[in-house]
Amino acid sequence: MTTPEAAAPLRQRRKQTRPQELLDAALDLFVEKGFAATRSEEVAARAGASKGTLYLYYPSKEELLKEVIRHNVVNQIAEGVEIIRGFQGTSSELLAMIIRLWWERVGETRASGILKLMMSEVRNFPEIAQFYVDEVTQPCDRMLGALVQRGIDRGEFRQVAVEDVVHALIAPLLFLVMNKHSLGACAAGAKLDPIAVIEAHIDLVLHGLEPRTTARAAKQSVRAPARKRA
Amino acid sequence: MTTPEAAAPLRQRRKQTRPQELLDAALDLFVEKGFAATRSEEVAARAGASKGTLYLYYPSKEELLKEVIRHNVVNQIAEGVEIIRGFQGTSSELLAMIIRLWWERVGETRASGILKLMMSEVRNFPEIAQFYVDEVTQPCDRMLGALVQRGIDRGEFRQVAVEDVVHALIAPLLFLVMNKHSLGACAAGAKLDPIAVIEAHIDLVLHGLEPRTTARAAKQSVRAPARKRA
DNA sequence: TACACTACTGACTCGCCAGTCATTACCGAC
DNA sequence: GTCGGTAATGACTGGCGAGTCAGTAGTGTA
Repeated sequence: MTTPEAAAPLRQRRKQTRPQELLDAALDLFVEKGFAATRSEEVAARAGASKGTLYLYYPSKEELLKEVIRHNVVNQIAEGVEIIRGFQGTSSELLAMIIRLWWERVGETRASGILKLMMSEVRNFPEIAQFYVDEVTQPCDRMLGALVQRGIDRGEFRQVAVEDVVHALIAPLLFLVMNKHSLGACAAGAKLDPIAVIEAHIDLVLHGLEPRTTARAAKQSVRAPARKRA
Repeated sequence: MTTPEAAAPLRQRRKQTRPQELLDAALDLFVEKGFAATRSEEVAARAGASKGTLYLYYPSKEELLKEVIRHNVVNQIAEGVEIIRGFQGTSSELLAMIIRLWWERVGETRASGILKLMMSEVRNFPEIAQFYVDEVTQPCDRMLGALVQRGIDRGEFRQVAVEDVVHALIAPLLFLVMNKHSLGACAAGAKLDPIAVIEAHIDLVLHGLEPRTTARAAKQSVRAPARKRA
């Protein structure tokens, strides 16, 4: 109205950047509204494109979803493995570091939405489920399992049921992510302070893994009620 | 074909039981497929009714959802509060009991689906979010907070950041429920052993809350890196 | 400036599904 | 039995949204 400007072109050609822009828009919307409730035209609009353009790059809404997941899942594990392999300090330090790092690199970023997306939609797309388990869940479990085992081997941690403890370790991270993308995003009084919860979790868990200072800790049953009823 | 039987009526009148049957069917399907992806006719069919009947009892799909949630959320807290109030033993025993009890009464039952439903759909229904936070999340947090505080007051637990620890306590339960209703329900190798994880969690957490046996535990900072960076 | 090439657009189609309602089947009362 | 009231039905409608495609506008070349 005031300044005529250099007549911003009504259409923009950017073949190179479109795919990424569309994936980002799709991730945001799928996480926010769910896959079925998101209209493909919305995705296009948020990416600054038209519906036709979206279908130029992805053949269907479902393929778009798959690509969103594939694209955001790659490379999330490898670096963790490297860090563990090269680490010199105590297992407690390593565990705390890994947890904080994950939060910083994944939990706090847009990529965390993938987790909610998986939880919410996966039952409608079984192949995606299997892909995710093979590529993310299980490598992640193995990585943390190795870490806990390292602590046990070095005498820094008690004897515990490694596999199950791993899940108890992961749980609060997932909890925070789910909160961030669900209740915490829309209800008053539901927003958590993630850093505080993470630190409480680390504190609790490191104490929980400490061997008893007295000698009796050496060999002690882990399961409380002999694994029945419970 | 073989036995003519007493001609099972093609229509059944059961005004009394319909609402519950419809709610159950709706809960199952909403949890399995998501709200938007579930057709109202499916809900009716699973409840052994026709679509018209569904709309006789619930004015819209969205109202059905709200009723599903309301109906399954009632009375889930009150009994917990009573148990805590009347309990005589140690706080460790109480905490372990509450966790196991919750799993038995909620985690293992169909009602656990409400959790997934909330996580997945809540951002599209903000009033439901607020209702849930007020009626479930916060009472639950307060209840567990009181329990942890009891332990601290009685010298059974260390000084910890009560609110944050509460979330770390809840997380594995939510984790298990989400697993049960998402990856665990459809991908090979993703199914967890809930009882084992719960026992590992309890074990870890009770050790983690134990006061140090030496005197130095008395007053000690809880947050690891003075709450910056992290 | 003119041309050719291609990325982009949005009006259109067509199937699907939430919600309606005229009709039908059940059942208790008499 | 039969009659009246009501629970249940499912064909139907209207609107919405995934996916298409004929046309348009930006871009590089000569």
